[in-house]
Amino acid sequence: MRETDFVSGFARGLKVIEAFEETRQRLSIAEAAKLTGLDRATVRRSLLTLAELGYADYDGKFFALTPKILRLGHAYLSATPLPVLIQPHLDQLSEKAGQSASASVLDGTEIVYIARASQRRVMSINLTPGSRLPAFCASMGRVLLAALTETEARSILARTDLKPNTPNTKTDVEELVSEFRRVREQGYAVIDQELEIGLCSIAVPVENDRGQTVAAINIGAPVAHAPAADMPVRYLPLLKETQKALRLVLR
Amino acid sequence: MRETDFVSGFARGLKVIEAFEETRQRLSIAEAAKLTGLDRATVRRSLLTLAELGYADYDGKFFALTPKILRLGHAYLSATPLPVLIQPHLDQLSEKAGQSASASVLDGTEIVYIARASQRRVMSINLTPGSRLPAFCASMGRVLLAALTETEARSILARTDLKPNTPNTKTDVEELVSEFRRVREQGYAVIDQELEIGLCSIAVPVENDRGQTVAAINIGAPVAHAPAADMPVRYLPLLKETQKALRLVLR
DNA sequence: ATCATTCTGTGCGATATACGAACAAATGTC
DNA sequence: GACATTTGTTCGTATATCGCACAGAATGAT
Repeated sequence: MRETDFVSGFARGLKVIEAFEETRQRLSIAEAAKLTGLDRATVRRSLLTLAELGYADYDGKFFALTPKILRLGHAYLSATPLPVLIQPHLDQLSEKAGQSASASVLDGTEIVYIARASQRRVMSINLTPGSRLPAFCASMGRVLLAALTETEARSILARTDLKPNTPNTKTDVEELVSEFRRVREQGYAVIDQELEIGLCSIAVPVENDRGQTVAAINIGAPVAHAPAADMPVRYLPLLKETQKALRLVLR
Repeated sequence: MRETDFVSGFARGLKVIEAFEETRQRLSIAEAAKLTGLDRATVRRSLLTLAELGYADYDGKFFALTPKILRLGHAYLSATPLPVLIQPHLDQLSEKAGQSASASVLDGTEIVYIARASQRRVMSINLTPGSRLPAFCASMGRVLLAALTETEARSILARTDLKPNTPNTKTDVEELVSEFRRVREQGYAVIDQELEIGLCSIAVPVENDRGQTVAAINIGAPVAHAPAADMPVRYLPLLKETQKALRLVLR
């Protein structure tokens, strides 16, 4: 790509939108400039553009995103075959298992939820399509990382902030890499309260008809209801069934 | 705002992202140019910028959005108090009612889902935060339109494509306006299969502590399970309870 | 109240981008 | 296979944007 094929004003604007993720509230021009590292004048122009287009509200002092901004993410969810195809299978899976089922893909060091069927809320955090979790300590993340070559997986781990979420969180790179190997061999990953105390989950890869891993699906359950050791026997058959059905549908 | 406070390259880029919503698939440069009405050269630069930043994939022929684009919508969902505050109440509501509960706000002629707690999927369409429905024929839409002045509501109806989704869909402007009046008086709206055959829903406004309507919440159920006439007596108390709890939390 | 600090808005020169047209490559049609 | 059409890419130039520097307003501390 040539230098002139890049619209930096667009790239800067997207950076400004993402800056809102950092905060729980509204942003002033100066705050947005600090978060993005862009010039205040530039950020101001981007924010005023967002406001003009209805993607942001401006009260003369602070900017806040409006729900119109959801159109952007929704452009992906409705246009991409993956979320659309997976959702109904996830619904069935969740119904049969009596627990929440989710699907995600890898984006950098994180997994991104692309679909979810929740039976009841078991986690303290609210997961919706677009939500992100660190890949290294999530069951779907383990499955997705295990699908990469060891070199690629190590490269992602190197870029990851391996901070423990609970006392159970595995943070040792070698331990994680050998865990990936085990996951690859057995075809599933189980997480025992590494993300949140009281929560276990089990994930399998979603493969297309050529055997490429394109996503991961999981079932999460409270440890009181299904301890980690019980998860494979309870939920693996259902997950495998869904995995098989998806392989026939994808591509 | 001055002319120069508008970054047109940014605005054009956002338009290009939204163009993906129209399609179920990938977009070529020429297709995106047609959908957006922009020059091919301009669209090409925007798309290459998206690809360069990882928001899109490019195989040399077609562009497709990547899950990274979900960061943009998620910036709203995680930064805005409304979705974050409503979600737990919605979970409880859905649990108690044994049916799906959702929250939405108005964006132009459409309602936008900002949170959802689904018990089981009853609609053929897949609703997630960011999903849109025409306001005039959705229960939450009726409630949100009823909260406006009649002039504003009429202005939105005038901009709406009032095409019927089912034989039940009300499309007459006068009938709708008087329906808004009834909704305003009784404090809730019921929809009897106007959006999809077999589906009924009931909605109430979510008000902040100053009595301003800031969103709407609803419960949807299959008509076989709860006919429209039964919805108020079954679900209105639960909705009112949630409405009351939210009024204390908002602002 | 005063001063220091931070913030927003603006003007300007340097630089980057958009547009339309022209060209090249691919695709479709007969 | 030749022709017509559509699509992707490049180019020159008019125009718009960027980052900086500065002024005035707002905020906070003493």
